[in-house]
Amino acid sequence: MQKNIQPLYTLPSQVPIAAADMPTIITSSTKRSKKVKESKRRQVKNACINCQKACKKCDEGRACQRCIKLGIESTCVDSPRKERLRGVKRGPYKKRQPKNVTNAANQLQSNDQDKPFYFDQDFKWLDNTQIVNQQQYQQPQPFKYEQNSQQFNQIQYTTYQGQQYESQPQQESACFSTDLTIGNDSYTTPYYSSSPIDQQFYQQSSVNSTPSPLTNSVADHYASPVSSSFSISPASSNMPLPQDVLQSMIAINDLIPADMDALTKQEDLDFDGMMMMPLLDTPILNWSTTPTSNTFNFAAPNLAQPVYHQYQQQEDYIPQPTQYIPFC
DNA sequence: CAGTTCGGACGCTCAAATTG
DNA sequence: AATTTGAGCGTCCGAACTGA
Repeated sequence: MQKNIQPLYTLPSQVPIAAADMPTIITSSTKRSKKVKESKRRQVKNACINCQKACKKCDEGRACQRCIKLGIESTCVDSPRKERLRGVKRGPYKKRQPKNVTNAANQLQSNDQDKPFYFDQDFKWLDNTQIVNQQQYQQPQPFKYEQNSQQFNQIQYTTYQGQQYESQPQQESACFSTDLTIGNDSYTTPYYSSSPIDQQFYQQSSVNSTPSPLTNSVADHYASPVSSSFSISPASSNMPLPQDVLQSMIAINDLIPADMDALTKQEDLDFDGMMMMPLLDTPILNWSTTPTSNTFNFAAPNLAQPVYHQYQQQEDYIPQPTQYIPFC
């Protein structure tokens, strides 16, 4: 039996999306070149709200000279600053050059940096993970990561609660599908992948997991009005887990019943403050497995209440604002 | 012509990654 | 532990626009 799982979808426009946070592949050629400059621009550590809004030069004074000049001293106060996110995984840094490296070698490395990098080139299985899995399960078939950009370049639509949603192919992103076989069923799961840039986005709240597929912690979870998902990362990630094991994992992650009323009052939801969790008895639609994570996707109406407190017992879990992204 | 808007170049910070 | 890297997030330059 062949099941083709549709990709998940973007949020409607009225749902706040941190668009600026959307991942993009950055190669060395697209990075801003660091020029040696004669005169460094000096900037204040914190512009006042007026100068910030106007994108104009501010100074340390409160009121600053610009506000004084404009007669708006009374509103000249420091602009608020975001706190930097912690726990954000980053891609591998370039290796430092030994001092005696040749120009030719420099040139070669420079060329390599312009290529996007993919899992199969940049990630290795963890040895301890393989051992645990070999002890407990049959050795899995190797995954086939098939590049399939064509599929994702087509905009797809679905309708949910009378509203049309549009899929959002990720620009420049490499796309793969994972073929999984569980029992007599085989699954083709469309799956966005994934430069290390994408990974840091998807795994920004990763935790230190233990080398057992049954005791992995929830690394992160994402939700939209049409889907919810969460990831288990990364120790159990080198094989697809049987459905009953997945369900067990869900059960032991102390899920709470979804607040179905909330679903009907979406305009009242505080998305930024929400975590959304799957129902315990909701079947898994699909899952995808990569060298760094397992992701489980659930049917849409699994909106729930904030569950940060559910995870306080896990010391390493750092709650992060939920990101709303197309997730496969 | 002074003030406003805003795209994007540039700068700073600091956690992650790397080194020794 | 110390050092390096580089991405997130901030400032503000300068060109275009607006309106008196």
